[in-house]
Amino acid sequence: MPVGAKADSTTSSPATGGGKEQRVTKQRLAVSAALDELDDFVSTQELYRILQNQGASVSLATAYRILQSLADEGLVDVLRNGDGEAVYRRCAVTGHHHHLLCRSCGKAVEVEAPAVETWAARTAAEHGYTEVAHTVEIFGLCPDCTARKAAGSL
Amino acid sequence: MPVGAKADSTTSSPATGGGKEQRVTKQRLAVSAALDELDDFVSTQELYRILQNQGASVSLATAYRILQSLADEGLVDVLRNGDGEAVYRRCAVTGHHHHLLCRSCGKAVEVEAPAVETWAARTAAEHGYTEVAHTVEIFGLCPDCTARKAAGSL
DNA sequence: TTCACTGCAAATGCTTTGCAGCGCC
DNA sequence: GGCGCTGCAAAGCATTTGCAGTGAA
Repeated sequence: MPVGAKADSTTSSPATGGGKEQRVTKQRLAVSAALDELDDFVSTQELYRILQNQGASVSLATAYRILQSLADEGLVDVLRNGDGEAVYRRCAVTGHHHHLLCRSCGKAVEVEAPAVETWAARTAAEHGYTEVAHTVEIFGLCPDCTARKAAGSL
Repeated sequence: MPVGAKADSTTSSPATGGGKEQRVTKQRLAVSAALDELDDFVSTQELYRILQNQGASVSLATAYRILQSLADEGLVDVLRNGDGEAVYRRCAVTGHHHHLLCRSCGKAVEVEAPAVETWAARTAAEHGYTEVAHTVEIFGLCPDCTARKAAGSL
């Protein structure tokens, strides 16, 4: 998971309009639309595959550029998954949720965690941190895989 | 593709014979010693440079292998910095805890989250998941960087 | 002696970038 | 018509892996 230059990332400035102007292209619309239909986090690679399946003509490089661009504008949230890949989610602070993932079959359950949200915000504030975001993932064996394992077939 | 295909640290108890055994090599000792002297998180690349400056003969590939090995054994903490690089730190083993990371300077604060632990365990149980583990990271701007940003120097 | 560990270098896979042409404003 | 955006392909980089020699037990 390269993301080489550390020097960067000072570019996060305009949360509200102004500044540079973004042209509305079909690629940009396709990416934006795809993000709208997804509630989950997606890596750039995953989003690229989704776009291809939809028949949208967006190259991988462009997908990277558009997602970075959206992130810089604050239109999407960027986080890192467990493998260090950058993952994106449409910025919608309401309806925020986390995931309970099966370590074996990958099945995911969406869970809400109001208590965790509150805790994260309060903890960050106590330490004087601002512009806070957080990641929470729970890994385990789902009921099926637990049974499979107990039966010895895993 | 499997989602959380992380090696399930089976905590190889060296007590009574059994599984694989780790040989004590000078490279392993050098890495371990270097980690002891550091309080901060270091990436593999950084640790490799440190070892080179100390004159220790540890190749980059070996540094990667040793750190992964230590992480699998639970002897070091692993997490991801803002750039997605894996960073390691000697595990103070005083118990399970999480981190509040500065997105700009990387400063880390250790935080405990009993409420989150409880929530994670209960949520997993409600859905029938077993062998549960979880990750929680909070990202934000630390007080210093918040001030720096406000002053315009960030 | 044995076999895990090491080092080297090639390989891998995600992400970025240079350049020329296209399309939105 | 200008200039940013896109695509393609090549470059870049952290990380991983194959293989044979080395050293710990």
